[in-house]
Amino acid sequence: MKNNYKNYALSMKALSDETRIKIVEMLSHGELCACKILEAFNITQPTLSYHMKILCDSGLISNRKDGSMTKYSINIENLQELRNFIDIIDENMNTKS
Amino acid sequence: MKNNYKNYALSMKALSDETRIKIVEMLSHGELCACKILEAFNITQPTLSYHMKILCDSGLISNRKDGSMTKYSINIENLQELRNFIDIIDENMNTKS
DNA sequence: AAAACATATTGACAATTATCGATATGTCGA
DNA sequence: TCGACATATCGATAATTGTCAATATGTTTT
Repeated sequence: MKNNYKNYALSMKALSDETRIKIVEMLSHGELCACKILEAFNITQPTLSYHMKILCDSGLISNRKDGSMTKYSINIENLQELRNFIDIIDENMNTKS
Repeated sequence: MKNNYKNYALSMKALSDETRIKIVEMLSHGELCACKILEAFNITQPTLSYHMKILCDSGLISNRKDGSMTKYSINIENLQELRNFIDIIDENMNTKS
């Protein structure tokens, strides 16, 4: 089992902001471009761009260029990684030592 | 399904620090007092106290006084809450809309 | 009651974060 | 090619975070 605490912390940090949590929820229903995401929030375009960068850097989401638009989607494998952490904690708690 | 994004963000923030992630892993093997946790890190006692407060405030861990010691343990229900978030994202992704 | 121990709180500070306006870059349609 | 659109980057700034030394609080031992 990988003891990649630093990676876990990075993913958690990416999700430690309410705006970013909501973005991930939005993307769970399917790929979206930045402009569509922007409509849902009361933030400026540069601020959204900043948040998208953090989410991408964490690996939780991916992006692809489609013409002049950037489309974002969830990276399911990295989300599973996060679940693994919780699973490990859970298993440890249920293990009589 | 509760749309408690603020709560999710709070829990994620509590786990967004490598030290705190490690502390949770330590506690998954059973209750520990602050002094035992402190031994595992290269930080001062006030810094650990600060981290423990953040973890407690998030609800992810609980504490109880035992004489002059404070003993910490994981609050499994709140950890499950976090898993719920991932589960919801997962379900959304697998739902043809 | 005094000393030793365990933990929490306070005040200070450097580093990081979230935000914005301004501007740059790249794409598309007329 | 020019203007409109979509997004990214830059520079500035206020707020938050992680850390420490010093100190306070509460408990146990002698």
